[in-house]
Amino acid sequence: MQGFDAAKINEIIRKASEGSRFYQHKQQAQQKLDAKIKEMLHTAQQMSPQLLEKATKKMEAVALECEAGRDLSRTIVHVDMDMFYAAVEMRDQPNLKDVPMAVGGNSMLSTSNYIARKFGVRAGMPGFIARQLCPALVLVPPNFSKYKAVSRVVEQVFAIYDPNYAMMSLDEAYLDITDYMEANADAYQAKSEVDNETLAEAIVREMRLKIQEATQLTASAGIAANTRLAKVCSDLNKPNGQYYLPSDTRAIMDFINKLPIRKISGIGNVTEQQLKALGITLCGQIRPNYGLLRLLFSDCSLDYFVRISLGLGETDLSNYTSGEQKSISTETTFTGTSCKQKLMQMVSDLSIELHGDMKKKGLVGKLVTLKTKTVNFVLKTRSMALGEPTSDPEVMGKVARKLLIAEMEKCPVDEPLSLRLLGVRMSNLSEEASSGRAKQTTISKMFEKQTVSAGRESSSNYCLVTESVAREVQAFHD
DNA sequence: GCGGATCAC
DNA sequence: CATGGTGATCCGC
Repeated sequence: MQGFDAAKINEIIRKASEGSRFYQHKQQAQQKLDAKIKEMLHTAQQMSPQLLEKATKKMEAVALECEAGRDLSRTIVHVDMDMFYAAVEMRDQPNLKDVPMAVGGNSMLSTSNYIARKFGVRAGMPGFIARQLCPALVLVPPNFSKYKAVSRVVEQVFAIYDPNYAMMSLDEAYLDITDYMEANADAYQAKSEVDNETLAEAIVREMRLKIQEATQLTASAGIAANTRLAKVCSDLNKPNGQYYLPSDTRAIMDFINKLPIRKISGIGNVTEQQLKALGITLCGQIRPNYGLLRLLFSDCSLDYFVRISLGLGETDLSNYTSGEQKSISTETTFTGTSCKQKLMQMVSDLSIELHGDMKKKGLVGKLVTLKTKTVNFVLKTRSMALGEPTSDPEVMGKVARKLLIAEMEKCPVDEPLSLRLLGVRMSNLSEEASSGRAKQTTISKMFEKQTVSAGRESSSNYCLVTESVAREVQAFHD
């Protein structure tokens, strides 16, 4: 089996990227971050021991309070389908099973199979670089309606174990199986004793098997006292595995203390670098640095860091499912252009598309935001509030165009605004006014589910079908 | 409140 | 030749 070591992979990626505007922008961003970190370290150096001690005490007080609220009573499961999109395609096209393949396009991969990963082909990587890493790579365009349909099947399995499961995306969910465990303990008694497993482990193993029977796809799972820990655990025995972290404080602290901070959801590349500069790479190194952190980060971050350092996390899944949508947007990337006519036309088209999405969800909004990305990858947003909420494509388009013109006029004539991305977003959302319209929205929603689960191919097709049929149904009601 | 930054998927 | 789209949240000003 052919494959590359990390050094070789990085070399190929560097050669393919080097010199591109994307790479240049990325390096600029990194320099900015380096400067910010340097400044942070400078601040840290000037802290007096007294100040540090005081800050440490305050943080310890917060930690004490958090510790008092520790809830070990729930059993939370994080389930994650293995290389989901790629797995679906491999299932449906057996010739893809033993070749390196990825789902995505020339500009971006959503996921790759394990053969492709040996060559360094990863999610988030552009297709043209992936091909350089692995010339034999088979690229499969994504088929989201199919993935949605598969996801619905998986959801039905989730519902058995927790009717209030929280889907986080098409291939990921949290479940609280505490009630199921209590209600079904007896049924699993023999099974879990034979395999020397806890009740939770036996239940989750069975759930993963049910998913596999229903979809021919494998899933991995993490079992722990809260969502933060469960999420980390689901990654540990991937693919087709599970990891159980017992719900006692000692076990949790042993686990968290040696865990790299980057494994925590919410700690990304930037935060990792910042913390690394402070000598923090493991979660266990957060608490000894409480004072330092308190003097460098905001209150909000501090609370977050304290909870991570104690292995605390969310235990109430309704916090994931109850929220209302806060913004809705459409954006598109294209080959860079400074042609004003083209750019203006695209903004109008985006507004129409956005209107369609808002209509489907019965949403209206008050704040229009235009998003731009220059050919040098510099992002900007400009927004303007409306007098009253709307989803009217003309109104949204007019305001968005106005914002675009203002940006174009800021540029000197000899250096016109040259863009590679445009986006329109609506926020300050509310529900579309009721009366006859709301009814139609509801009916559209009902029909959407049926259409999608029937596996309709093109989303634009489905859109047309949905709306025309919804109108008929509405006419019938009238 | 706005715009930039960060993050997840 | 060439690096996505959607939504959320936090921070500084």
